[in-house]
Amino acid sequence: MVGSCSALGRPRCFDIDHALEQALDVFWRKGYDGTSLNDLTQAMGINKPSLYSAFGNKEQLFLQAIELYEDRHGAFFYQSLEQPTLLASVEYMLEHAVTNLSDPTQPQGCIVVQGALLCSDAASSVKQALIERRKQGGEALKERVRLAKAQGELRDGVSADGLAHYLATILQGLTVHVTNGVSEQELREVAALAIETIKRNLADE
Amino acid sequence: MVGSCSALGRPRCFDIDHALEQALDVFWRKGYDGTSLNDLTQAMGINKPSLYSAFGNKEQLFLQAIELYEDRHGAFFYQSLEQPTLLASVEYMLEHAVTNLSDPTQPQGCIVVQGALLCSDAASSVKQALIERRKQGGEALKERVRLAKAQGELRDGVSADGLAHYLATILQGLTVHVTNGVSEQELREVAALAIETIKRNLADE
DNA sequence: AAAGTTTTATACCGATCGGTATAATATGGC
DNA sequence: GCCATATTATACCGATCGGTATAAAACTTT
Repeated sequence: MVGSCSALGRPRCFDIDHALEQALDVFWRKGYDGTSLNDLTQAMGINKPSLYSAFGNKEQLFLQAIELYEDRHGAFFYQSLEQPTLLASVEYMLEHAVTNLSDPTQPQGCIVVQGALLCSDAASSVKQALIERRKQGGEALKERVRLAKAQGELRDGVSADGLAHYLATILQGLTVHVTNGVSEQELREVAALAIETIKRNLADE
Repeated sequence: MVGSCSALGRPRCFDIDHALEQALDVFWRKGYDGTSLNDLTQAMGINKPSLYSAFGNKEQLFLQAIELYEDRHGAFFYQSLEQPTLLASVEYMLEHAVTNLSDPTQPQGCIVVQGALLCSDAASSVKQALIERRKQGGEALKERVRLAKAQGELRDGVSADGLAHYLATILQGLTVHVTNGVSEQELREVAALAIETIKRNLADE
């Protein structure tokens, strides 16, 4: 049984959570197609049968790594949506996005965006899974802006969905732009211009 | 001799430009790591020795495909920089970017952004080459905005480099966002908001 | 201590990877 | 026709791909 935790039998010699962290790190740096099983087993400090017994296969391991990523590095996004106003949400979102993207201890960019943007036929289901995650985030963002619209935060005639698409584009753009060697301060200038744009479309400005 | 076009010897049976177009199409859809030599030879309608004799190897073929891409599909970017005003440049740039990205006859997105965003160690030099292309485009954009600044088009206190980074982020964001199944009209709304942002930072508004 | 269970390490699987040696084939020059 | 040259098609190279069979090792239960 995969993932079993019975007390019987020889005990597992490695920490499954730590191994998953290492797998995430490799996938995050090399992408799905660019990561080999040797890359994974070496980074995780285990051998292939242990990997398959604990995580299923390469694709399932990747999807579990993505879950870990969203819990640990993507949580700020959904937290931002819970801020009381749209402006507070956007400021929170962009502040944390820029800080995360500029963290020198992490691989550059967002793995949900970059992990399988283009890929082999064999990886197309993984690519589709990441697209679904991005669409899900985009929908949550739309809901947040629609709420602001319903609460009268937006100027008349402003499209809530348009603003949501704009913000998604900025976020995804930042994730690519940081890979060009752009500094945290330069990312912050971009974020400030995006916040300006939001402010310009608020009702009370 | 690679790429020779002597009249001697057996004549080449395929059109080298057409073969390169097919190679670009495959790399554009699958990325560098995701594309195999079998994918390439099949799409190009030639066999491996012909590919190696005409194009060098996989990496050199990719770089030649990128050149073709920039000439054919990226030309609008450098053309936009030659428009008389910054506003005209940005309008031209975003109009053509959205139109290109929404073309259903082309693979989605920009291969310079997506072709090797994350990759295996073996592909790292290709990844670096694409980063250099993006930085080069970013520098040209900076120069354009600095020119506008020098010509008094921008409001006092506005950072030309900040605006350039902002525009680069929008362009790169659009390229990712279209892969989420977003419509041309939705992309146009994003472009309109970005143009608003530029207008807001012009001197005469 | 013996039996039952699970993980370990090793060695291996067929398939595919990027790349090439070999030899047949098709041309121009003589 | 014959030679030199260049491209063709085929078959092959060692290495690596994702994945697994096998059996030794380490534990709990009885």
